[in-house]
Amino acid sequence: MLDPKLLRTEFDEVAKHIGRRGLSLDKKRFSELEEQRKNLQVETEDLQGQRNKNSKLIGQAKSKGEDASEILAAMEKINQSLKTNETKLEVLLSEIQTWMLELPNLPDSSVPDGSTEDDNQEVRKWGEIPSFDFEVKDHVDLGESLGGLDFETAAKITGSRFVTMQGGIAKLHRALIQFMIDTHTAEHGYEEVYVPYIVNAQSLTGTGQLPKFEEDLFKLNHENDYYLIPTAEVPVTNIWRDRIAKEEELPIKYVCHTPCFRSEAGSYGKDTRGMIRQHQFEKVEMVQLVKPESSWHMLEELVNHAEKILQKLNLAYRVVALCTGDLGFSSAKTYDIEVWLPAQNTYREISSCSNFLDFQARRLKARWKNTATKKTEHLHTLNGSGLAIGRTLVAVLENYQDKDGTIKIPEVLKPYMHGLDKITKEK
RNA sequence: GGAGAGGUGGCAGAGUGGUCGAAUGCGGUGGUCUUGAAAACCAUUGACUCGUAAGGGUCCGGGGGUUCGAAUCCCUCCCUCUCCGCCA
Repeated sequence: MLDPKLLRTEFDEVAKHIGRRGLSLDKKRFSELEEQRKNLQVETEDLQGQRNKNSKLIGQAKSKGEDASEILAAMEKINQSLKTNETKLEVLLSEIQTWMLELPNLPDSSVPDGSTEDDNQEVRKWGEIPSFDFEVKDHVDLGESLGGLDFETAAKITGSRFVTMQGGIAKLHRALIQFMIDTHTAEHGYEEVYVPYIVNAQSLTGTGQLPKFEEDLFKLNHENDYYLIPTAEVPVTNIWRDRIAKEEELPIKYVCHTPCFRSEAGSYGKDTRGMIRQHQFEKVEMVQLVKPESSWHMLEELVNHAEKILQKLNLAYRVVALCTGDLGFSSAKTYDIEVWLPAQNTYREISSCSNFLDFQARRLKARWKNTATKKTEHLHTLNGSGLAIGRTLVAVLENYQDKDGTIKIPEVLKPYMHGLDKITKEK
């Protein structure tokens, strides 16, 4: 959520920044609502003040045994207007609140303008694009012929956009998770956390998935408003909802592996083949809650942490800065990391690292006590995939394939593979 | 699933239908004392919100109700704990 004060005092400036996302703000409507709100609020609070005073007077009078009927008569009037005022104010506040919750974050000035992913800006490249002296197979062909990936069986068990894995590939998949968590905890200073995979609507509102993007989520048929998590970001960031951090606790850096569930509504034609776009996938997520002054620096670090995984796996990648049109709802700036996929002969997104500034923190009421100012202030939140496991598996399969369709195990994963250094056909 | 108990400030823990944003203790902060520290003593210490300010308003698990007035009474939901059952 944007700072309401900023909206009140610098509306045009806010509108200009939001305009870069291709949205226009209705200034007239907002100032009307605000005007009404202000008057109504002042009036209501004044009435409440009168009520409080009179109630005390009544109490005093009664304890002395005096007659209070005059004050009681006055109270009747006050309470009548108070009731109508309070009702009006409540309606107005919820209208303003709804409007505020659907406003996206302001893009940082360093975010390139643009409308589609074609306008994203390449920041850097790393690694050698591998060359093969045979015709490369994609991960579907490789996985299916090795007997380790099975989309049909998953479709039978559930439906489309799911997969089952077996044997060496299943082990490799799990190895990737362990390797990433170990790297981030041992080398990058993250604390490992475990969280629920089902969350309530409040948590999703906190990180910004609700109220606008409900169709992207799997909602449970349960009496409470429960949803499957679309990313670990939701439960992990919400650890700090309604909490105030001490300064010495900062920065807070969590790493967490969870499955992610996405309905992928509106992407029916896209990436229907293979593991690129599934309803269920694993992800290792890095989440940070930091002092405002450090968040831009921390974003750069966060990207580096994600990159480190690809470097250790020796997978070629590039980092791009998302343009205003591609930027997520809650994000002020996002870097995507795209890994090289030989079979597609292109880079594909494997990580997304964002600085949300205080946008999520304001929704979450995630705050810290600033010892210098002695004030309670909003934290800044960041997160990034480190990395998406399914897509990393795809990248390893395709980049580490041999002519005979077997897969070499990357050096850094060998400790996790219990002696296996090559994936061959399952029996 | 059955039976019971309870949710109060950073924590622990009082609380009455009225002057209670709330005793007390711990913790935190500042100070006195001390070479320094501890102890002791004194003071101070919740969050949110409107307002330039003065000064208001809101918050005792969430929501609703009764009342002139609710932390206190009623309803409802959520959560926690104990016992039983079941289970991983």
